[in-house]
Amino acid sequence: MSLSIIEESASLEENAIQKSICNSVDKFQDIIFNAGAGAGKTFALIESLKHIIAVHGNRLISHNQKIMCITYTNVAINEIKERLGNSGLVQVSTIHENLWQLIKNHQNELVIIHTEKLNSELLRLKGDLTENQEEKILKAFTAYRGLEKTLQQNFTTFMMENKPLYYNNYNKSSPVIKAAFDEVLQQYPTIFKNISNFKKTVNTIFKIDNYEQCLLKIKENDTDYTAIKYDSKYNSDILHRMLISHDTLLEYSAEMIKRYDLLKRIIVDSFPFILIDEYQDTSKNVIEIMNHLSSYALKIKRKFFIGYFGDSVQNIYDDGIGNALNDVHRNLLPINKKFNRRSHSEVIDVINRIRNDEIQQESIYSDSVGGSVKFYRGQSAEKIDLINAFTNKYKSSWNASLNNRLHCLVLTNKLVAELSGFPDVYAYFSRTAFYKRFYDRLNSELLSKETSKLGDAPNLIYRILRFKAFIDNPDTNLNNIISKNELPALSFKDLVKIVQQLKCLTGKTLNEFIKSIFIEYDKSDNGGYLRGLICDLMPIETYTYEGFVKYLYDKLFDEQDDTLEQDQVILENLLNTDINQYNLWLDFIEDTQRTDIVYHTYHGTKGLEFENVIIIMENNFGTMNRNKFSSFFEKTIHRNDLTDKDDIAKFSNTKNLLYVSCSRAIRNLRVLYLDDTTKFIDGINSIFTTTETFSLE
DNA sequence: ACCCTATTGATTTTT
DNA sequence: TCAATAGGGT
Repeated sequence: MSLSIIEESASLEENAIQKSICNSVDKFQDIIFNAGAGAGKTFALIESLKHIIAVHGNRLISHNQKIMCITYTNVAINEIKERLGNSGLVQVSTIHENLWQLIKNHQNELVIIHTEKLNSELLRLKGDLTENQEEKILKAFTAYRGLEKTLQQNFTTFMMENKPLYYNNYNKSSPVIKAAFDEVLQQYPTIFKNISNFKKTVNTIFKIDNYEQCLLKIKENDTDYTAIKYDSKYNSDILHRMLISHDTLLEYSAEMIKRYDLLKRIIVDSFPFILIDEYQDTSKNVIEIMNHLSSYALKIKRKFFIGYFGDSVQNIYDDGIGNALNDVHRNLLPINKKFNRRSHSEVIDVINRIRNDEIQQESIYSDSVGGSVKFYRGQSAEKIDLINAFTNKYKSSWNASLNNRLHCLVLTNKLVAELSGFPDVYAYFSRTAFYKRFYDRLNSELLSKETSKLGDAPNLIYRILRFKAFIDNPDTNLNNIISKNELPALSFKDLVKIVQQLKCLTGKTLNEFIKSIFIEYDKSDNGGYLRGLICDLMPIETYTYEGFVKYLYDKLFDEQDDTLEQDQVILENLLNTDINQYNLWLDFIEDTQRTDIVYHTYHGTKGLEFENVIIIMENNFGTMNRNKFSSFFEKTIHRNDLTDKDDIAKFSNTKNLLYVSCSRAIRNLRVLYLDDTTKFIDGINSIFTTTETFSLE
């Protein structure tokens, strides 16, 4: 058994690192704790929290103060709370939740900042629309700018008066929109030449009006416009309805804290210790907030500690501060941890070469040898076949089983869906009008592992499948289906009838299953138990098959009076997809796959670890990020010579993603590269030492 | 043969 | 939302 022996010297050294963190805490010296993948970073954070509680706890209690622990995700909150145990002294929350709690009670000041934001946005929008700037981005407004001042005014007035007409036709094809505005078409031929430019122009005109109206309402002290609202469920601001989202919340908070000393004082006095988990993912605004607090505490001579815990190389999202932290928050004492508690030394060697910086890890275990890393090159027109052949090869040679799974990392969710066995579910959802229009919501609303984030249509199907899984499972207790209150009230005869009815709910496709539900629904008497079950299951208007289809249609397609034929076809395909695909989809979102091979996106594995990892790699990351990996390997040998800012940013972004994915492996790591590697084989070898070929034969 | 517009299909993730 | 491509017009 490897990874089991820790020499005393290593143990002492690890303790010494923890001690230096605790010493800094006691001296109120702000720190940045850098630890690579698998170093036990969260462990260090928890130990530090425990230290603060033990040493400073009594003083905190007597001053009615708390420790603030900020994380990036709600999942991380739960993990920390669980590992720390109950402590009233530590407030664990996400930065957004935390800042909102702090600023939401100061609405007068918030509205002032909001007003300023609206004014500056107005200035920008008006500039875009009217000033003759020759920037390429503003090309959409050239037609409008070309109009006479009075014509501009007339056009604006006309559009304002015809808002319903505009929005009713918004998603229709270009000829339909042109026909709808036939009346004005002659007057403004230039503006109708290009429909997407027309839409951009009109949207901007409406936005300007919305903002102006909003400013007016604020000035008039309209009761609906006296407070800012923050909604974490939505991804974008609706400024004119006083509604802000994530980024703007951080922006406003930073401004509030910068501006109002009293707010700084409240925070510094209530939270003398602030610990930030995964600092590389927090945005610049947050670091600026911390920096303001820190200088203010110094100014008013308060004891105040900020500790950043993270790893700049694991920053894989663009808005994270990454290694720019030291530029914003200066005079942080760096504390590095070089031990790795996760992987075998063969894996550690590779991830060290990927990051190639001052954090060169070594295993804390003296028996760390025993893993293996190999890089394969393989090309085939049949990508999926090649990937399956490769994973199957290792499935047998590593004796993969439910207890010893093989985890396969690919770049896109589409490929995850295809390899996981539900390609059609993904494909048909992506073709619906709704998810074409809100393309960025497809992955989160269809593949989210948090069911509260599922979209309306996926959620309805999810509930039905969950219900089906209960029925199909021979171990299911009736209690799981029938609520405990009602079970005793049912006679034995009733129960037998219900069980018989439930057994009739089957189908080879989703469609057949749904139909069987409504057949039994109709058979069931009005007050019958099954009816109640089905009504609880579906939030639809009429409990018929047609009612169900209508619900899906309304959620997945544009709500138009005329149903389009192609939409019908997509919906039919969606419903006629094999129920097994849906079962595999259910397993995926519930993370209960009953397969030896489990597929993930690279990004989705952050924070996880697996014994056996296979990474599928290619030149491109989709079509919009071409040559991501090929150019990384081309540049890696000369990485220190890079000068262009964009080149450096691109390089580190890929480096970080590669680091995060390779560092998931505990024992075995394989990479399969699906494109020609001749041009950058030296780069690959500089990290993986050698390569081998893999082909279908 | 070229230019412009309309339509189509697409990276990842969190708050 | 945005880039790539298909398609129409000159």
